[in-house]
Amino acid sequence: MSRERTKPATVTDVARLAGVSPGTVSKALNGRGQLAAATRERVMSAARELGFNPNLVARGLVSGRTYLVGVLTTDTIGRFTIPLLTGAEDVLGPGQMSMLLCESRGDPIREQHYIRSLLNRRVDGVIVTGRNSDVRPSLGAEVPIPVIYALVQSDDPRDTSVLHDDREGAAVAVRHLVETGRRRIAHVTGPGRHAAVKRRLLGVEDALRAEGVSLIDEPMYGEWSEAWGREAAFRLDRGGKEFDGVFCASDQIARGLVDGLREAGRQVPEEVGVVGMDNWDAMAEAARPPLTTVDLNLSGLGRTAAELLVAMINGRPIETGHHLVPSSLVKRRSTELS
Amino acid sequence: MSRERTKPATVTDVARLAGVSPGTVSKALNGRGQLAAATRERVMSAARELGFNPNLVARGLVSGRTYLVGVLTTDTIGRFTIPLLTGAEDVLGPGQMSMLLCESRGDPIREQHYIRSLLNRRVDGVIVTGRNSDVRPSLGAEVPIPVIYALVQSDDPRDTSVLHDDREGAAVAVRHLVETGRRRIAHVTGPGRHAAVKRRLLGVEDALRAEGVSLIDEPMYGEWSEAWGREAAFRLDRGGKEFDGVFCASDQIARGLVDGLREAGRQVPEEVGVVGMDNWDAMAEAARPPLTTVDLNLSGLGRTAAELLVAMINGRPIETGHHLVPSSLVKRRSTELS
DNA sequence: TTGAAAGCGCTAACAT
DNA sequence: ATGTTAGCGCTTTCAA
Repeated sequence: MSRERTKPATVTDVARLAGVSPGTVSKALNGRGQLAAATRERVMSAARELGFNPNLVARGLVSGRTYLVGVLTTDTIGRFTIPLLTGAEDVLGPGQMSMLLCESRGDPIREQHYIRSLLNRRVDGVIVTGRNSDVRPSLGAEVPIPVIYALVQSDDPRDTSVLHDDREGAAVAVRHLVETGRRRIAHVTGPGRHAAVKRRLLGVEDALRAEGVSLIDEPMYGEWSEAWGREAAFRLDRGGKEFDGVFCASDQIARGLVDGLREAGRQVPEEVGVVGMDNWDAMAEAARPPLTTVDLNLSGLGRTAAELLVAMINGRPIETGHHLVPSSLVKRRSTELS
Repeated sequence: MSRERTKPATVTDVARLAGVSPGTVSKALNGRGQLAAATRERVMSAARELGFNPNLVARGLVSGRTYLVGVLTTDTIGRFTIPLLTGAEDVLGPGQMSMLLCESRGDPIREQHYIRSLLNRRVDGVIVTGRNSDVRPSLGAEVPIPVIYALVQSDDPRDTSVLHDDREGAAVAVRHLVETGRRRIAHVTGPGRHAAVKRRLLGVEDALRAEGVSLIDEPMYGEWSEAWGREAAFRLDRGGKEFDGVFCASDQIARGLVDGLREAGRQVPEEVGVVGMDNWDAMAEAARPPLTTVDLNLSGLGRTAAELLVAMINGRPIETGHHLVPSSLVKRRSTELS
């Protein structure tokens, strides 16, 4: 019979065994106060013997800190949220902080419930996230604890939002096309109303302007789907305009596009270079040829968000407004110089 | 200035305002004990006026219940874990229970840390999950609170594991091929060492035996990738054996397979019916033709796991061992009768 | 250097 | 029907 199986040991138990008072145990275990080395050692070994572990609920009650952070997703946990969570955990984990998951599924009522629940649990802070990077209403003064918006941005400039850099990411993609010798470039993108689509277009224009060229045509707006990518390939093929490079605003579009181009008899990358965006491995690697693409670095985004949150929780001042996390280019065969 | 902005109100504050004792406030708010309707009302309105919300940390300390469940994933949160979490949340949310996320990433040290942390936080129970459904070591007596294994199975029969039904799912797929007139069926699957691969093969054999036919050849083992699906299509095409139906053990394989068959000039579904598995929408819907596939019902799996956990937490007896969650067939064009 | 005592916010048993 | 008291497990003054 191991003794861990019964009710967990408390500071009082440890105190009794070590022949000291509970207060002394607390000091010894937390390295606070002035204690004789011998006493400290005696307490430590008593704690070890009893398999003592502090009750974090009790500690939270007295300290007012729970080492919990709420993660509130505006919609559902998705493909984009996962690396973000992983990145956040990399930062929070070593500090013994845990994440409380709340999927509001786009329902404001549910969101309110979750916020109340998180507040009642006395979480130390909240990360608000979601699928797309459009602006969302601030949680505002209803939530009097540190809040960081990640991947989504708050409409209140006094809040802090961490965002991927759509504009620079798109610029990097286009610059790469230019560097691999492409001059007649098309842009196939998602629905025009998305903020990300607008920002990516700005990046495309930045890069082209710097190179002294321009898009061969208007940006081609459509769905975030492979089907749209194939359709776009068809239109480009039949469009009568020469083109030797295409930047697609997602890997799904890019994959559809390379399929369409191949079927139209256009060689990628020999005749046309293609760059996607997202670095969604299942898409980018399975495409033929595999896609050069922009990695939005969402795990870095999660890390940054968590770091900022921890800073706020610890009372360190941080910059409000937008923090942009740099993207990077992942080179694969779809732009390779042969 | 709204009064919510200051330190949150406590039962004592409410008691003072209502002119009663803290104990009475507790009873009024929780509907316990015998109270005069008038008093109850007075307390309620005082609570409302102060914007009172109970401190769940304090409540947790006294009641010993935290309404928290830990979710321990062996690897990283992935495509399979997401619907599972969503399903679990559907069950836990209404009961005011929250999920604490712990990604151990397959690192036993990290897992130990998380387990300690969850225990120290006094979570009410734990859901253990992971990417694949192979057997994993039980958390055992180290974790003296309710534990449910979901998607992964514990090696200890005294534990409770909730699993998708690979065998029946595969059987459903093959029956559907037979029902759409296919008799010469091939099976393209993943690495032979995976438990899921073995179980799926059993299901294939179940279904074929019932129909009095057998596989045209040995199961074709390979990677869980589109590239393997394409390769398998090539081999089938050149293999010299007639075939008119293929069951692939994943949608990625199935997608590669239909691509390969199309390029080999074999019509899907007219000449060959193809069924995949997973119902991964980005794959199944983008394939040409879109894939008929088996939905493993992972959100149902998450729900079941959460329901069982809640039952255990509430002291209701549940069956240990394996609980199988039924799969279902999602019909798309790859098996359509023309 | 250590112990005693109070208190975090809530609930439950026992008085009244 | 309501109030009083004690206590959950820990930390933190303050006294000794």
